[in-house]
Amino acid sequence: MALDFVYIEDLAQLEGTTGTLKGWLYNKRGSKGLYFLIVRDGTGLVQCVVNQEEVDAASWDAADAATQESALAVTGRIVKDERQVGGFEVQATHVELISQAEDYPITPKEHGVEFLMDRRHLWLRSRRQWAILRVRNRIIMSIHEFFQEQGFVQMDAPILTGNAVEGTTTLFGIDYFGEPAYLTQSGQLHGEAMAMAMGKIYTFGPTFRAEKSKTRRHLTEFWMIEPEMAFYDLAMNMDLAEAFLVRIATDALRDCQTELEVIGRDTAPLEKVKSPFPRLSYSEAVDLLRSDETTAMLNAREAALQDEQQQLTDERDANQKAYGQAKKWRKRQIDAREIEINKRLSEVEEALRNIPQWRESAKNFEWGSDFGGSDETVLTWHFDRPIIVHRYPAVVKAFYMKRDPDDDRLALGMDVLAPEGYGEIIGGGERATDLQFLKDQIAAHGLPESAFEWYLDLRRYGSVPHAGFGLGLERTVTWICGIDHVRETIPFPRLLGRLKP
RNA sequence: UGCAUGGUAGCUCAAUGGCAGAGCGCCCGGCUGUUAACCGGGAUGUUGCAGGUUCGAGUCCUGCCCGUGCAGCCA
Repeated sequence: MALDFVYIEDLAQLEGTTGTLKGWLYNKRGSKGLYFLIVRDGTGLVQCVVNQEEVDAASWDAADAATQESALAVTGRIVKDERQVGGFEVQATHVELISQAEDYPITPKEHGVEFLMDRRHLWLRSRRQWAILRVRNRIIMSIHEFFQEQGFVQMDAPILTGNAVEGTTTLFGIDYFGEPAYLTQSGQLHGEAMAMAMGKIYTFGPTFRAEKSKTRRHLTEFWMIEPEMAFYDLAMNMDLAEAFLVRIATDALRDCQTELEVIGRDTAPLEKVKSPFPRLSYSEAVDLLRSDETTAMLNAREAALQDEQQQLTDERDANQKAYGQAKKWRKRQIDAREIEINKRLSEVEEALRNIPQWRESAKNFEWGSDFGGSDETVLTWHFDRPIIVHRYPAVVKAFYMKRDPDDDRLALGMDVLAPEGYGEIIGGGERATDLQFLKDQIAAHGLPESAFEWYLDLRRYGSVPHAGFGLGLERTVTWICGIDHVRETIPFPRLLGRLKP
C-alpha cells in the first residue's frame, strides 16, 4: 500500500528526501519570518521549520494560524539535526491546515491530577502518556510472545459469571435476566478447566473489583494475565513466573529506550531483573521483617529523608531571601523550583509520618497474618530485584490452594513482589486436587457448593497436580515505567469515583 | 469506612486576621535558529458551598460538598 504521507518514526530512512507529514501541532515557537512547528503524528515528534521566504503565502498563513493541536500536513525536506527532538528536522516547503483547534486546555506546562483525569481523552496525546501506553503495548506483546513460544494456548474466561469466588463484597453485581450475576474478579477457575483441555493455557482479560480502595495501586477495572498449567507444581510455577518477568523487563529495556527516556525512568534497576530471584518462605519473610536488620534499614531511610527535608527547606529559604533582588527570569526559575520543592517536601513529610508506623508493623508482625502494603514494601527494600514469597498460612489464602504436605498450616501459594516498593504484581500457587478437601474448604469459606459443582467435576474426571498465577498488567506497567500511579498505565482508568471519560 | 491533607484567575501555585498576587496560557506589539524560546504592554476573581466569631476573614470556628494520599482489601 502506497501512502501519500510519511511517519515520523521512519524519518531516519528518508533523510535527504522530501516528504509530507500529517499530524497535530504539539508546540510552536516563532520569531519574525520564522516558525518552528513541533508536530506529532502518534509515532513521534519532529520540528518543522517554516521560513517565510521559502514558502507560499498560504503556507505562511497556515503556520501563523495553527494553534496547539491543530491538524496539519507539512511537506518539506527531511534533514538530520542532532540538536532536535528525534534527531531530525523538516524544512517546510508547504504547510496545509487540515483543521484548526480551538483553545486546547492542556498546555505544555504543569497540570493537576483532577484536571488531567477529566480530560483523559486529550491527555492521551501528551508525550509522557504516549510513552507509557507504548510501554504497555510492548509488555502486552511480550506476554503473548512468551506464552505462545512455549506452546501455551490463549483462552478467554467469561466476564459474566455466577460464581462468587472470594465473597460478594468486592464484586460488581448485575442483573442477568432476573438472575444475580457478577463481573468476573478472576478467570482462574475457568482457567483450570481450560488447562485440563489444553495442558497449558493463559487468559488475558479484564477483571473487576468493587473494592473501595483509593490508592495508587488500585483500579476497579484492570487487566489480568492468568496462566494455568496441568502437571506443574509450586516450584515449576515459580520458575515460570520468574522467566516471565525477566522476559517482560528485558524486552522493554531493549525496545522502549525512547519511551523510558521520555518517562524519565532510571533503567539501572530494570537491568538487574535477572534470574535468580530471591525466594523466601513466608516464615523466612516474617523473620526478616522482625529482624534488627529491618529496623536498622528503616532507621537509615528515615535519617536520609530527614536530611533531604532539611536541604529542601534550606534551599527554599535561600531562594526566598534572594527573590527580592532577582531578575525576572531568575524569579520565574525560583517560582518553578518552589513548586517542585513543595511537592517533594510533602512526599517526604508523608514518608516520615509513615516510617515509624511501618517500623512498628514490621517489628511486631505476627506469624499467621497476611502482609500489609507497608510490610511488602519494607521486604522489597532489602533486595535489588523481584522477590518470591511462598508457602503462606492457609487461612489467609483462597479455598482452592493446595496444602503443604510438610506443614498442614501452610498453603502452596506464592506472590511475586516487585522491587523499588512496587509490591505485589503476581499472586498464584499450586491448586488443591482432592475432591473432598475442596468440598470441605468451600463449606469452611461459607460458599455455596452448588455454584462450584462444575469446578468440582475437574477433580472427579482425571484430577492432576496443576498450578498457575495471575499477573496484574497495570501494576506491571507501573513498575516497568517507574511511575507512581496505576491510573496512567491504562487508556481510560476506572477508579473509585471515576467513570468518565 | 477511618486517618491525613487540600479546594484562591483558564492552568500551576503564593498571600502574620489588614489594599487578592506571580508565572504560564490568552490578546496586542517586537525579534530570521528557537528548544516548556525570549522582550514590552493588556484583559482576566462569587477565594468550593452555607452559617458563625471579629472593627476587619482567602486566613479562625461549625456543618456540608469535592479532590488527593494512607490504612483495610488486593493484582
